[in-house]
Amino acid sequence: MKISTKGRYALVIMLDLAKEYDKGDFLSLKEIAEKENMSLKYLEKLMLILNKADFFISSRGEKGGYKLKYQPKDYKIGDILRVAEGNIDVTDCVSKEHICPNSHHCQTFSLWMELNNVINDYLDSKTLADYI
Amino acid sequence: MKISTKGRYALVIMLDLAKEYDKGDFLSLKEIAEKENMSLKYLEKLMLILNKADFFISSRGEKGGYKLKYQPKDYKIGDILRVAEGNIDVTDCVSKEHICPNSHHCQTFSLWMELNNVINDYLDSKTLADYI
DNA sequence: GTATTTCCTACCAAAATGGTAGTATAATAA
DNA sequence: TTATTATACTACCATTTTGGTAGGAAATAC
Repeated sequence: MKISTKGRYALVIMLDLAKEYDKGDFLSLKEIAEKENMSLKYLEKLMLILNKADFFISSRGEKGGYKLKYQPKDYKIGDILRVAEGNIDVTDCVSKEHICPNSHHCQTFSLWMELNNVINDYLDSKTLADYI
Repeated sequence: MKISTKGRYALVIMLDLAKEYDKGDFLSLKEIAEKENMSLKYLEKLMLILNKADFFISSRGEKGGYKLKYQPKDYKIGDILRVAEGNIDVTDCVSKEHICPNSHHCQTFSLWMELNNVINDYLDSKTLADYI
């Protein structure tokens, strides 16, 4: 049930960018890595994933970096984690059909489904703006 | 964020035993393994963990097996998962002090703490009796 | 005493995780 | 135009976790 480093780092990065949103400047990974004590190389790789999700505007070269494309309130925590972690479902059976041959008479399915909803509803009720 | 096989199997086993509770008979792992299509050897190892938690009465030999020590309503789903999985906290920082040097000025801590509470409150609000 | 079943330890292969290295490409400052 | 800086992308790699097997010892029913 752990949130992995990917998800945890993603949220920290997004919050750092959210704090810069009003200024409008680009924030470089180097700055984030130093401030947050993270590996720059690992951040680069994580950013590749996040950047595919239309989260940022990016610019290379000096004074380059990233900034949020939309307002902090437009980023649901759930969306960020789903992108960073790939998916955050508690079991495969709640999202993928036919993954379990037992699913039609499984007594635990409803529990996982409900738990998954509880988690996702909570995470989708919060945005970056709530944690700035 | 996945519940591992340990946790999923544990719940299935506990529900099978819960269904037998009124009868009072022992249910063997062999029977459970066959019914649920699980590896007997893996179940034995999992049972070692669960048995440490005062969940069962067990008996060796023919007609032996396991039965629940208490009524199904006395087993919270959260307790079962915590025993099976070791712990189900979404991050280490929510339960272990000083695991993160940043914790005192971390902007994501409250999110993980709240998420952890949402999950544990839900799982502790349900018992085996709800899924028989 | 034999079959059965729990109890316990030691292994093991595959996958996931967290991280590094190197290179190409784009933007800026000089 | 050239040097510098920062993103974009691919390929590796070591460690840990996960899911599972093997083999015995001890207890119980018949």
